[in-house]
Amino acid sequence: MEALSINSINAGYENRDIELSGWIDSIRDHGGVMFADLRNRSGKIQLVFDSSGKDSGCGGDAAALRAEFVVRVRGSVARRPEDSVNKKIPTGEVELKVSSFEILNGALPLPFYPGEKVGDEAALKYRFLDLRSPDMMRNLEAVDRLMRITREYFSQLGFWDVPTPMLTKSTPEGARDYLVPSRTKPGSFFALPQSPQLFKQLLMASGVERYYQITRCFRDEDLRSDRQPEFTQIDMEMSFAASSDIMETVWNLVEKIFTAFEHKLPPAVLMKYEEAMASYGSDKPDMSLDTGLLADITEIFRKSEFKVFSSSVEKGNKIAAFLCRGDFSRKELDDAVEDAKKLGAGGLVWIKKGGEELKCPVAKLFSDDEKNALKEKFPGDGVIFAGSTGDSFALMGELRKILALRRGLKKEGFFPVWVVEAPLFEKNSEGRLQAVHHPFTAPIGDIFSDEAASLKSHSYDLVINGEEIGGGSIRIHKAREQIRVFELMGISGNEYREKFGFLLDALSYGCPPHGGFAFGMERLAVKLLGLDSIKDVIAFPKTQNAFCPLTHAPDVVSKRQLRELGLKTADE
RNA sequence: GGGGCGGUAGUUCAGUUGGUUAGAACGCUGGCCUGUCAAGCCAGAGGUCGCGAGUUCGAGUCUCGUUCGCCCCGCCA
Repeated sequence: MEALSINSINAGYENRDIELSGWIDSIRDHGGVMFADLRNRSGKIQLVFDSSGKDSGCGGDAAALRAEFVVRVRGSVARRPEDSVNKKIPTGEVELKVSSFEILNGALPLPFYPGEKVGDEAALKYRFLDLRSPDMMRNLEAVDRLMRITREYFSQLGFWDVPTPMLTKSTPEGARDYLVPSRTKPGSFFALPQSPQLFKQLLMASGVERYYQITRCFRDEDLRSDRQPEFTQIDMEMSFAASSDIMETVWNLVEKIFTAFEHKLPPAVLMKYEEAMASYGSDKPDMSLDTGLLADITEIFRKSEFKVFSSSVEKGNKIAAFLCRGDFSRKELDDAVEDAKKLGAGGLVWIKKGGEELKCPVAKLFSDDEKNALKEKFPGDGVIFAGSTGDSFALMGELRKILALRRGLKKEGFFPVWVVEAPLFEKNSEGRLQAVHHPFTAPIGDIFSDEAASLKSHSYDLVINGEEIGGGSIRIHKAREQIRVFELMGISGNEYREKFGFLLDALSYGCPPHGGFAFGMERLAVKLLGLDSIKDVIAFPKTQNAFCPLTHAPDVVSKRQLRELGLKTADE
């Protein structure tokens, strides 16, 4: 049977007899005549039930209909009287004169009606009702479209969709794993994958050459509006490819997707990690903020009379500053100081700059040289904000973002940037080397040299408006280099053989050079749709406590289930 | 682990300085109604004020604890 799209019904269908199925959306009963809307995912059309017997005899039965009843209706399409055309809906020029209908299922009065404004608690408990709203339908359709475009794209380029295990091995570092106890090996656990990273590298060693997958990943960490415990990754890996090959492949897909969603996407800026940190205080620079970049003014104040700066510099701190254009009231300046303190700064220095004038409460402590250097560093008028405590660049970068947003300096549109060549390692709080991306990222330069700890990496992250859409790298494909990285990170031979032995084996028996990329699918969808929360593009998301109010998962299980798994709960 | 905001009718919310019987809108139920489309008009039903303790003659309101939801920091290679 032909499935008729409701929104495609127009005056051209006049006098045609059609049959439609869907939900009763809203009822307007005038006694003699009753109107209702029929809604399904393809749109909404007005139904007319006439009890006068002029059109049919079913008008009386229609009084039994209630909102959200599921019905099949038959009737003829009629043009509406001129003065009752509804411009708010695509089918507003026509209506369906119902000649007969059947109730496929009734519905109790609902906790809320599709499209009604409702809190998360109720919305998630009755998610199937929430999803009925046109907005949520649109979001689900968008995700489907996004995934279909992706599949078609990779498929055409000869990438194979190779599913990888959901039950796999826990790996050290990274996020906390979701664990699944084994029945056949009591006391042992699978982990759900945080990503298919290692398996896709194994597929390269297998000779698959071009792999992609749209797959679930699991990370047991605290939630945010852009983070769910399970999320979807668009994952790809290529053999014999350089960074530029992968970036190009990824970029072409991104362009295709943005175009399909009717968005303009300017070419991506290419930026080294170092520059991102120096100018934005972040590895996720937000290029949509129309305000001054960070500058290092440490040298200007190294020997200053202004002790707040000079003594901080003496302790090894850097002074980061930026100019925000526009006038700031005293209140706005005080607020900015408060913001800086909330971010963890000891304080914040502001200097009003208008023409040749520099005004601030401590201006008299600045020497002429210092003032001139500042004027040179920050051309234009506005307010210079400077901070010297803690990680001053990260902190001032964050403040820059806050002020720019508050003052409406965010530009419309999308501003993509490739952030490349992140350091291979950083020192963690214990002073040990830790991978900035992941330990399988290929270094730029000689990993066996004395400078190994400060090497950069063949990495590339795609950032749009300050949000990481995805990231990737060229991988290490030689076992001895991989071992060297583990050793630099202080992982013992026993440990890396136990945890990553299979990877080292794969790299030892003829693994081609390879690299890849992974997108956060939901984050991308949120961007494309202009939404705020990743929950809006996931059909059945979890609350911030990683709980599902709909199914009540996670939940306790029977003693018997636990016994079979060789498990006891802590309170037993 | 920490910070912030919130939980009152099915839903979204109001509720004063602690004081009589806790309100509104929408929804729901019944009635009226032949052109509405957020239909309208009339009538009605509907509340463990998240939960537990405390202060008080008296707690939706104050205190403590707890739980749930949202946002953020930590965390998320």
